[in-house]
Amino acid sequence: MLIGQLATRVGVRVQTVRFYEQLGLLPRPQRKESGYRVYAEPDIRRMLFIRQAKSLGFSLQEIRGILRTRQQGDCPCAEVISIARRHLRELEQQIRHLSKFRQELSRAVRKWKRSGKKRISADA
Amino acid sequence: MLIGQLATRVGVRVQTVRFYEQLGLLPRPQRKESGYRVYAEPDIRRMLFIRQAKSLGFSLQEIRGILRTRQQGDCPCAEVISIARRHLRELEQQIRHLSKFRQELSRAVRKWKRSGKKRISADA
DNA sequence: CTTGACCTTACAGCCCACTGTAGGGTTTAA
DNA sequence: TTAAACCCTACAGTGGGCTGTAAGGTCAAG
Repeated sequence: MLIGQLATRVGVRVQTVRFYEQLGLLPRPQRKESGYRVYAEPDIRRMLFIRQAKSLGFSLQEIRGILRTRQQGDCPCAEVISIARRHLRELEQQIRHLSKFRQELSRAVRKWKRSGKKRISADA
Repeated sequence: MLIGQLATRVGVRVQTVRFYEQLGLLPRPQRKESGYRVYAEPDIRRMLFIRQAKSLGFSLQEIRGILRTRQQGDCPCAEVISIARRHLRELEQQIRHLSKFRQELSRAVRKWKRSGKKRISADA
């Protein structure tokens, strides 16, 4: 499988695949005599893993760490868990902030409706 | 008040204040004859408002929009609410993803504990 | 044997929200 | 009067995650 096919199958661009290789997220692939990169199924799985991790909020650096741990034959569970925990904490804090803000906001809206054109806060 | 004092009082750097001015988040301040920027209390309030909005996940672009609406004497409530709604939706989706992932993860961990060094997934 | 789709490298550019630097002017206190 | 602390502009650099472009090589179909 050439790079274009791999890219199509995982839903990214060709450049993204090369970019990930450069960052060390993908191993250097075999090459044809022409220099073309050659991929197989495990590369697809790896790309999909990266995509999933990214969608969970992992940075490419973090993903590289996890993949390297795994490549050494160790389970990256502890790593994954601690990163995921951190992300969850951050998300939860954001949610708290936003919910609090949403309350303040609806109070402000009610007030504004009662009294016409009024500024929402910080009337700078 | 000069720029350094403003920056200190709201907890940002001098450059950040100038940067916000450049982006149109702050009005052009008065100047001394030397060219030094001069600020007063409303600028502090405005900076604090920006900081708060940022902490809620608003981008500087969005904040500028809100401030402009307000400057025209209109209530930016609708704008604020729709942006906040979007952010909440995104956060909730991330939370869902992460929670799902956390489950999968703990399953994987249990499995791994039972069977020694095993890969977590995507055994590329 | 040419056309077009694919591949190669190297490197520049983008967006965001700053951060830093160079090269200068101003203000205040010793 | 000089040194330190502050200010000015203009512009380059950072990090993250790509995206695009130039200039060229390869390969299969017609």
